[in-house]
Amino acid sequence: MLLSADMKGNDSDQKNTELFGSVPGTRSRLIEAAGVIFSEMGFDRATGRQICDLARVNYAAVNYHFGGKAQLYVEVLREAHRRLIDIKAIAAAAQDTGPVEDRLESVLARLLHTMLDLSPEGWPTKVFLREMAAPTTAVKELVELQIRPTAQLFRTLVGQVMDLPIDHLAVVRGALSVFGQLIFIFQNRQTIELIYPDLDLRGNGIDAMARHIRQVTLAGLSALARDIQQGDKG
Amino acid sequence: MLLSADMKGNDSDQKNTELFGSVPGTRSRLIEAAGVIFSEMGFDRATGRQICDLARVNYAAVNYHFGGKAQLYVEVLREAHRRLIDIKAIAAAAQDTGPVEDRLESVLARLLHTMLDLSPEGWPTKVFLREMAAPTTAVKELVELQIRPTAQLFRTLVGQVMDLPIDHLAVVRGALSVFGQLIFIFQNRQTIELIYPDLDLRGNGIDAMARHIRQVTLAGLSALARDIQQGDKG
Amino acid sequence: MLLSADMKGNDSDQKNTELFGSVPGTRSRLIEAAGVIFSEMGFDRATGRQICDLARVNYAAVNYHFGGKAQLYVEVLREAHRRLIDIKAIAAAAQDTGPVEDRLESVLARLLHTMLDLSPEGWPTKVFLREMAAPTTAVKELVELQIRPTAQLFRTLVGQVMDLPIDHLAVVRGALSVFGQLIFIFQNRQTIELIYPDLDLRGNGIDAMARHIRQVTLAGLSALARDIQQGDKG
Amino acid sequence: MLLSADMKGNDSDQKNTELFGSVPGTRSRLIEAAGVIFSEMGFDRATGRQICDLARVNYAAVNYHFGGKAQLYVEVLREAHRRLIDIKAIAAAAQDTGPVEDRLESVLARLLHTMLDLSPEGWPTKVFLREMAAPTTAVKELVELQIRPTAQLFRTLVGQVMDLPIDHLAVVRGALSVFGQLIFIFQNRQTIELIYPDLDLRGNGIDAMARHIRQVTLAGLSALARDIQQGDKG
DNA sequence: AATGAATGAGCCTTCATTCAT
DNA sequence: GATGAATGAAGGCTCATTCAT
Repeated sequence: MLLSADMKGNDSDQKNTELFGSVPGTRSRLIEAAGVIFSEMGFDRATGRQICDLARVNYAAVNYHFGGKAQLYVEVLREAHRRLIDIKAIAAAAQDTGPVEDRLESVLARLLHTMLDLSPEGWPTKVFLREMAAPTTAVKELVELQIRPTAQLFRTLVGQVMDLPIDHLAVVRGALSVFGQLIFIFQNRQTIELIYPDLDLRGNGIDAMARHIRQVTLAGLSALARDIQQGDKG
Repeated sequence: MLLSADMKGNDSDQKNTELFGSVPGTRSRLIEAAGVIFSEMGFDRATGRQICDLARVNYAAVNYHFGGKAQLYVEVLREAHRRLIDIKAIAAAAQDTGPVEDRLESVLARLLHTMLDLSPEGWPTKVFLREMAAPTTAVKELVELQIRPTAQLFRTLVGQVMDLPIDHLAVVRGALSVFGQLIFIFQNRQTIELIYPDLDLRGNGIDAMARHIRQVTLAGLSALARDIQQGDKG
Repeated sequence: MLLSADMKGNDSDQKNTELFGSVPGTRSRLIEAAGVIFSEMGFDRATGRQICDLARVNYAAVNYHFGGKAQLYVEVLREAHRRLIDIKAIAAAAQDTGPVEDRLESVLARLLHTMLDLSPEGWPTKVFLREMAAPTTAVKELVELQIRPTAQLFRTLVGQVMDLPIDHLAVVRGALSVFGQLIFIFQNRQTIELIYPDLDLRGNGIDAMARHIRQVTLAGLSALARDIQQGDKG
Repeated sequence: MLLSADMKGNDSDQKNTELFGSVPGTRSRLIEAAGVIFSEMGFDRATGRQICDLARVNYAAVNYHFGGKAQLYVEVLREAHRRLIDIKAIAAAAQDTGPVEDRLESVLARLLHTMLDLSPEGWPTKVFLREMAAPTTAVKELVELQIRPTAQLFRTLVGQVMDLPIDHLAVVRGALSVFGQLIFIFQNRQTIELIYPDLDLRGNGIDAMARHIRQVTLAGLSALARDIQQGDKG
C-alpha cells in the first residue's frame, strides 16, 4: 500500500473545507458521505459506489485518498470522535448544581435527541453506537475516548441518586440500567418502530421518553438503594 | 454417499428435526452451520460457500431447501429465537395465578437465564442480537412470528403491573424499559466488559444482574404507575 | 446413460393416451407440454422446470423418460412430424382439378391458418418452422420428411402457373418467392406486429393475407414467365 | 498494457469507433466479439466468458462498458443493422427523381447486395436474422431505432409503386411481400440449400435471385394495384 | 413407474482495487 | 490531485442431471 492514511494526514484540503463552504474538497466530502452511508448501512452493507456517488467524487478516490474502504472507515470513526466532544458539554451540565432529577433528565433528553435525530448530520453518534454493538478492531480507541467518559458520567449521576460510592457494583449496574434503556432504543429503533408503531420516536415523543426513563430509573434505583442500605447486599 | 456415519452422528440433527423428523438432516445441518457462520460474519459478509462447507453439503442445497440465502437466513432467525425464548413457557408463567409482581419476576428470571446463561459462543444469541441491531429485510418475518408475540406478552404484564390499559403509552414505554435493560447487555456485552471489567457477566454475576433488573424495574414501574394514576400523565 | 430414448420407445402409455383422454400418462403429457414450451421459447430458452410444471410431472421425469432435455426435443420433433401429415392433405388438394389460382390460394390460406393459429394445439407447426430458421442436427430428418414434400408441392404449383418445367431455376425461385412470403410472416410475426400494429394476423386478416400473396404471386410469376419465354433467360 | 500492437491491428476497431473515436477500443472489440458469439450461439447459449475470451478482455468489462449482457446484446443488434442496411443510402435512393419502379429497383438491389453479398460467416447477418425470428426483449429497442424507419421507407416506396395511400392495407401487405422474399432467404439459407442444392445462393446466383425478386415484385404489385384501383378491394 | 433429495457445473453480476494518464 | 478505464476475485443463483428409494 503506497498511501497510508497517516501519510495523507490531517489537512491539505482544510483550506477548502473551512474557507470556501461551498466546495469542501474531495477528501472532506468523502468522509462526510462515508459517515452518512456507514451510519445507515453499517460497514459491510455500505458500498464504495454509494459513498462516492453521494460525495460526487470519482470512484477511485476512496483508494487514492485513504488506501481502501477499511481505512476510510477508520477515518470516519476518528472524525466522529472529533465531533462528539459534545459529550463534554453534557458532562459539564451534569455537574451543575441543582436537583439530581433535573440533571439526569437533561442529560437523558440531550442524548436521546442526538441519537434519534434523523438529519444526515447525526451520523457521528450513529456510526459510533453501531460500533458498540459490533465492535471492530478499530473501536478500542473509541471506547477509551468516548464511551468510558460517558459511562463515568452516568456512574457519577447514579451514585448520587443512590447515595452510594461510585465503585459499588450496584452503582455500576444502575448505570447500565440507565444507559441500557437509552441505547437500546437507538440500537433497535427500526425493530421497535415495527412493533410499536404508535410510539413516537421522532418528534415530541423523544422528550416524553426521556422523562419516562428518568422517572422509572429514579424510583427504581432509589428503592434499590434503600434495600441495599438496609443490608440486602447486591 | 458422501455422508459417513460419524458425520451424521456428530451433530445435533436428531434434536433439530422436530415432530416428523425427515431422514438425513441436510436441512438441519444447513441451519446449524448457517447459524454459526451468520453469527460470526453477519448476513452480508457470510458466504454460501462457507456455510455449505461447514455443513458438508452441496452448494446448491441452500437454494434447493430454502430458495436462497435470504430465506435460509430467515429460517436461522426463527430457529435462534425459538431457542432463546421459549414463548410458551413464558406465556404459561405469565398466566399463573398470584400477584402480578411475582409473575413478572418469574418471566424476567426466565428470560435472563435464557439469554445470559448461553455462552457468547452460542450462535442463536449472536445472530439474534445482530439482526435486531442491524435489521435486514428479513426482520419483518421475524417480527411478526416471534418478536411481536413476545412484545405483546410484555405489554400485558407491564399493563397489569402498572394497572393501566394495554395501549397506554406509559405501558409501551415501560415494556421498552424492561426489554431494553435485558437486550442492551446482550447486544453490547463486549463493550461493557471492556469498560466495567469488574462486572461479572458470565458466572454468578448473571444472577446478581437478574435480581438487579427485577428490583429496579418493579420498583420503578410501580412508582411510575402511582404517579400516573395520581394525575401525572406520562 | 441407462435409458436411451430408443429403448423407451414408442408406447407403453399410449394405452393411457388414446383410451383415457383424461389422464394421458406422464410421457405423453411431457411431450405435449414440451411441444408447447419449445414452440414458444425455443430450445435454449425453454427450461425443464417450465415443461414439467406445465405437464404437472416430477422434475426428474424428463431424464427418466427421455434421458435428457435434448432427447425430449428430438421426440417432440418426431411427434410434430407425426401430426403434420396434414401436409399430405394439402398436397392432395393442390392436385385437384380446377383453376390454378384457386388451388394456390386454397393451399396458401390453409398453411397460413395453421401457422398463425394461436391455440396451444398449434405447436407442431411452430416448433417445426423454428427448426427451419435455426437448424439443429435433429432437423435433417425433418427436412426430408416434411419440408421437401411441401417444397415439391409449391414447385409443382408454380410450374403450372409459369408453364415451365419443374426443374427450371425460375420455377425454383418462384417457389421460394411464394414460400418466402408465407414463412416470413410466421417466423417474424412478433416483429411484424410491432411494426404494423394495424395489420391483422389473427382473425380475418389471415384470409386477406393469403389472397394478397396469391394475387401478387400469380401476377408477378406470370409476367416473369412471359419474359422468360420471350428469351430473357433468368 | 495487455493489448499488443498486432491484436489492435487485426480487427476492425478503426472503422467502428465512429466520430470521436475513443482510444484503445476495448468497447469495439467487445461488440465485435459479442457479434461473433451471439451469431453462433444465440443470446441464451452465448456466455460472457466466451465473448470476453474472444475479445481478450477482462470478464467484468461487459458490465463496465455496457451494464450487462443484455445491453451489450442491444448494442450488437444496433451495430448489425447498421452494417446490414445503410438506411441513409437507401433513403437517398428512394428520393431520387425518376420513375418509382426504377427507384424501387434500386433500393431492392442495394438491400439484396448488402444482405446476400455477405458471407454467411459474417455475424451481422446471422445475429440479425436470429433476433427477428426469435425476438428477445431487446427487439423493441431495435424496432424503434432501426427497423421501423426501414419499414416506413418501404411503405412509402410501395405506396408510390401501387399509387395508393401509405396506410392502405394493401400497401402494408405489399411491403411485407417484398421484405418477406428477401428475409426468408436470409433466415433459412441453410435449409434452402439443403432442399434446392442446385440453387446458387453464394456466387452469381445472388444476382439472379435479386433480379428475380425485383421482377416478380414489380409486376405483382403493379398488377395488384391495377386490380385494386379498378374496385377489387384488397 | 415415478419421485423427492441432492449434486456439480457454470453464468451473470458486483465489488474493491489498480493502472495509466 | 484526480480520474476514467480496466481488472480479478468471489458471490448468489439456476439448470440439467443423478441418486436412492
